[in-house]
Amino acid sequence: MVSSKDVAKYAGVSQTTVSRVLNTPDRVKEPTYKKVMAAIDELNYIPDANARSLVQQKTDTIALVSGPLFNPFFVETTTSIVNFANENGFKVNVHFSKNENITDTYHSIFENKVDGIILSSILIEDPIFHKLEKSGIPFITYNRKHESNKNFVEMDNEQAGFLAADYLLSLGHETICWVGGPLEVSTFKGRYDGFLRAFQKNGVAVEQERVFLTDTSKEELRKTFLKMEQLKDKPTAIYAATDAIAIQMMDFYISAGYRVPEDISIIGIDNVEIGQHASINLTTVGISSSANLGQLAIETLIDMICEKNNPCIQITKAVRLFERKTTMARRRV
Amino acid sequence: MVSSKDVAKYAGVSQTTVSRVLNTPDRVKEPTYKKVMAAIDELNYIPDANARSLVQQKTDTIALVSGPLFNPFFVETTTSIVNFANENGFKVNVHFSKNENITDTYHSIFENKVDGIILSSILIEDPIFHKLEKSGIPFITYNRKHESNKNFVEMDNEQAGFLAADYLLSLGHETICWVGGPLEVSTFKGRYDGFLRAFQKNGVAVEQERVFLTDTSKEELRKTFLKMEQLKDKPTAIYAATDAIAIQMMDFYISAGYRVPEDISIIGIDNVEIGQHASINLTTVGISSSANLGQLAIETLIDMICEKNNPCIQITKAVRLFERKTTMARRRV
DNA sequence: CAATAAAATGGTTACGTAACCATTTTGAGT
DNA sequence: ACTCAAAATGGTTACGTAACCATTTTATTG
Repeated sequence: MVSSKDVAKYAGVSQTTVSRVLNTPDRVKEPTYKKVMAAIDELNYIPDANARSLVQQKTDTIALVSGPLFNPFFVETTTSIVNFANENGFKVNVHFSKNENITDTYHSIFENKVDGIILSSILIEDPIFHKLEKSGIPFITYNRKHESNKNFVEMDNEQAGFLAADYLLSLGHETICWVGGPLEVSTFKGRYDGFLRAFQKNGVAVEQERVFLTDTSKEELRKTFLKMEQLKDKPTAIYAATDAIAIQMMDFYISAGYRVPEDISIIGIDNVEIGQHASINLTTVGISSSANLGQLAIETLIDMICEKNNPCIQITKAVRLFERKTTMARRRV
Repeated sequence: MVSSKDVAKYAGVSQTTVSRVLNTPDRVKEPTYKKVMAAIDELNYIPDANARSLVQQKTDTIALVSGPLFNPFFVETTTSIVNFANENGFKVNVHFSKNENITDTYHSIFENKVDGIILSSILIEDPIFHKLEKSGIPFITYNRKHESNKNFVEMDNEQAGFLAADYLLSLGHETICWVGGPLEVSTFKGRYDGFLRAFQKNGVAVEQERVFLTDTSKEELRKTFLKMEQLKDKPTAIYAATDAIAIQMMDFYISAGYRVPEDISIIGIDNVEIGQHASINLTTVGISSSANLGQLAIETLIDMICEKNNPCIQITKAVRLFERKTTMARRRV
């Protein structure tokens, strides 16, 4: 590989001067500059970012640990995060969190001495949080938060859960199934708590047999759908804890011959882009403003990296209902 | 930062031995191993991958230059690429190609001395291709290819275009609008050529006023929709060059009160996952097998990196029609 | 127990860069 | 022409690791 030393020799200057030509061209005479640039061109020299990282003790790299892209929510956040980071001179090492590889993932991230970490996959009691704090690397979680209540960007999940459930109840639905994810995740816990609050407020009892905790995979959702079909009292409305779940459940119901919303109402949470498609028109709860949690998180993280101070970030965005076409008043038979 | 030297001092061994404990533990005595591991634990030592890269002259990093995720096709490829690379010990630097930043993107990639590059964004006559060849870094393009006909993984775009157009014609449609992307892109060029061939075969003339070249953005597609509405002969069928375009056009049509397929037939190409959703049910053309172009490309690229030989990869997958619910025979008025 | 091979460990170096300090050159003011 | 500050350039070093070769220790064999 051609190095700055080779360029220096070729141009008849010192390696230091080559470095200066590239980094502080103002501090170099015009003819020297031209000589060196000519040599760089001639030799096809490209500086080595890794070597630079070593001496500068920064990598200009951010690690992203995102939820899977089959959830459209993460499509939008990943886009925002990668683009904004790149525009600000950061490379992004992307990882999609799966339980199997989580140790390897963090191992790789720590070895890379990234300048910052942005992650969605954190559990309420996740031990990795303390490792992150101990590492001293600026980090932020988005969409989910840790029990320590530090460094997160989220929507008001409890309120979102409440709004969604309250809306279904207000439409006259009583046989409502909750389809969500693991309650070890703050997002699902919050949305579930809001669901409970709405039922309590409306004086309706929550039947545990209508609460379905899944890993949000298509396979488990299919099993959930089949289980719901076996209930004595089939639901008249589905409260999906995320739009991704809602959209998947819609697919199962429509494929099975149901009409949405005439035969079954479905509501989600997140207000993802695809839910606004005219063929889907998913009623949902989402952030009131047009803010994107990923965008907020990456902006905050880059601030933390540049300012070198790590304030405690706690951002919870307000939510509202987006009434669309997958819900309607319960039909009295 | 705590280095292997610190660990060595703490454990009373040489830095070389610390390195051996981590990389070739078999070549170290049991008590030494324990001593060193204890020191590593005590000091929270984590090796620096950048320093390792410097001396090993490899980064275990792959650069991905993907099309934007608002195209579901790239959602699927990005998932496959990132996951497969990570599973095989590679980090992935992700970039989403936009015209503004393309120079910076490649600058960053080359500075990082990545072990391989996988990219979708290449034009037929793209000068970057020669830079890539000159760099000596293994690389592969997926979904698109360069005129030099080297190192690509694609579907048979010409045949896909033919099948889609031929199908619409066979349904009796004559007023067909083509909505595609720039013909400097092999994918669109191929699909357009297939479209022409189908028209020729069926003895139908192609009206240039019904050919719409866009940048595939939502904004331009909206303008295209409005233009189509102004045509004297409104189309009875839309041939979208990608599923992403088809799904977007569906949204416009349905929002405007059209029924699909009764009022307008729509066909796409790519066979993306979301197109199979019961609410969308997009008729499309896609790869016959269940292969994923991104997966194929990343497997090939990692092979190239590991084998250190750069054979000329030319993979074109066969395609077939997926008949679903967005197309129907033309209604005679 | 000596000879000797094998195993274990250590010392030094290079990787490519920017920081740092030292030296030379330039130009302004007298 | 002479002084002296400023500008330009050079030399050396550190960053943290693995490769490489050298040395010491251990085990094996006659």
